[in-house]
Amino acid sequence: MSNHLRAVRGMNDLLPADSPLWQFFESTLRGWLKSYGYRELRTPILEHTGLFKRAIGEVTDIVEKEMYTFVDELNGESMTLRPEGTASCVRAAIEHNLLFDGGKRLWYAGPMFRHERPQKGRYRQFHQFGIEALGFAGPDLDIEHLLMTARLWKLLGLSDCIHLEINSLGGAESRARHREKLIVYFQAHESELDEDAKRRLHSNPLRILDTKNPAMQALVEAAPKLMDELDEAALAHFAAVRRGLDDAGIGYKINSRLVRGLDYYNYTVFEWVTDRLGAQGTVCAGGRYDGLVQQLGGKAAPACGYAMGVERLLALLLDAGVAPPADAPDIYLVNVGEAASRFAPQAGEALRDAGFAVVLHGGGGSFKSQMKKADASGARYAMIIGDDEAVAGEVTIKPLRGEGEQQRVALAAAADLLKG
RNA sequence: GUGGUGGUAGCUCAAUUGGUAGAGUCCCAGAUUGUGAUUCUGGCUGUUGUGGGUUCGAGUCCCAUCCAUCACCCCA
Repeated sequence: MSNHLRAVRGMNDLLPADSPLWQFFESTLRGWLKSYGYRELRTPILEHTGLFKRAIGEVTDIVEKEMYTFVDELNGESMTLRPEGTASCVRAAIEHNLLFDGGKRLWYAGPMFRHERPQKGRYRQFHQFGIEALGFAGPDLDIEHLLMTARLWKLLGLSDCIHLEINSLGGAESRARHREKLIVYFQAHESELDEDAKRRLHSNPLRILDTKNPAMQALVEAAPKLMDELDEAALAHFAAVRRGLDDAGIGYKINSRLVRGLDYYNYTVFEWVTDRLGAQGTVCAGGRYDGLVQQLGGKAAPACGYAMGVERLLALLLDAGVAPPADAPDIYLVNVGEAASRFAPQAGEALRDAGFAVVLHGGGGSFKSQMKKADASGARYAMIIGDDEAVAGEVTIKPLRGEGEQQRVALAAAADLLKG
C-alpha cells in the first residue's frame, strides 16, 4: 500500500466484496427496463471532441473545464472520454438511422468521465445509467419517465428518501426572452451580486438563480420568472405532465430555479433528490431536449430522457441497509490425498452437470484447514473426498449450514441426494 | 479549481508535555495424525501515506506533496 502504484485520482476499483450490490442493482434494472420495453444501446467510451461541444454547449462547465480531452498522437484528432451519455446516443441514432420507422425507447449504462475534484458521490470516473426516448413529441413520454423512475425507487426500497422536483424551461424563444430580462434585472442590481454571479451575468445568467448565497436570496426571489415567459404550448405541456403525476399519485415540488447544466434541455426538466448524500444529492435527472437531434445533424425529432448516478444510488442503498448476500457456492469440495485430488475434478464436473456451483479446494493443505475454507466460503455443503472415497468412487456430503448428518454415497447418487 | 479536517498492521483503533510502535479482529499452526462455525495455546503482519526539515531523539513539531473527507463550485 505504501508503494507508488495507485489508481488514478477519482477513479475507483470495484472489489469483489462490493460487486454483489452492483449486481443486485443491475439485475433489478434489467427486469424493470424490460417491463417498459426499453432496449439497450452501447456506444464507445471515446468520441470526437466536437460531438460533446456541440451537444452540451461550449460555455458549460463540463465542456470548459471538466472533459478529458486529448489529441490522438497517431492521427492528430481531438478525442474526448464521454462526460455523459445523451450525445453519444443521439449520434448513434442519427448515424444508423434508428428513427426511420418511428420513435425508439433506448437505455445505456457505463462509465462517464469528468475532471472534477472528487468527494463522496462525485468521482472522475463514475457510472451512469440512462434512458433516451427519441422521436416522441407530447407529454406522454415525460410522464412515462417520471412514473418509471418512481417505480424503480419502489423496487429498490428507496421511495422514502428520494423526492421529485420539476420545472419547465419552455422553448428556445421563451428562454431567450427570459435571459434578456434577467440580464437587465441583475445589471440594475449589480452592486448586490457576488463574484460568482458577476461572472455568470453574461455567460449563464440562469444559473445565478441557483445560488446558495443567503445574501442573494431576496434578490433572486424577486427576479423575473421564466414561468411568466412560457407560451401557451409550453404551459399546456407542463400542465399535462403535472396532471400525469397527479393521476399516478406521485408527489412533486415545482422548483422554478431548477435549471439543468447542459444547454440542450427545453420544456420539462426534473431531478430526483435526496437529503442523505450531502452536497451530491441529485440522484437522477433529465428532461426534454427536442432540438438536439436536429442540432447534431439529424432530421428534426423530439426527444426526452434522463440519467442516474449509479454510485449515488448505491450509497443510498447502503445507507438504507440493503445488503445482498455475498457470492457463495453450493458446494465446497474438500480433497486430501493423491487419489482424492485426481478424483475431485471429476466429482466437481459431475455436480456442475447437475446444476450446482462447486468450488474445488486448491493449493493443498491439511484436512482441517480445508474444512475451515469450506466454512468460510459460505457453501451450504462440504463435499469431502479422501483417498478411500476416491478409490470407491464415492463422496461424503456434510451440511455446513443447517442440521443434518453427513452421508457417504456413490458420486452418481450425490446430485439426487443434494436435490432431495 | 478554492477553503477546512484527517491519514498508524488486510480491517477497526490505541500510543501520556517529542524518548526504541501496541491491542482486537483477520490469517497460519497446534490442542483433536479424516471434520468447519465455539473454546484454549502459540505464531506472522508495519519503510506510522510519501519526500524533505527542526532535534541527541519525530507517529507526535514545521514545509511540500499524494490520497480521503466536508463545504464551495459543478452535477449523475
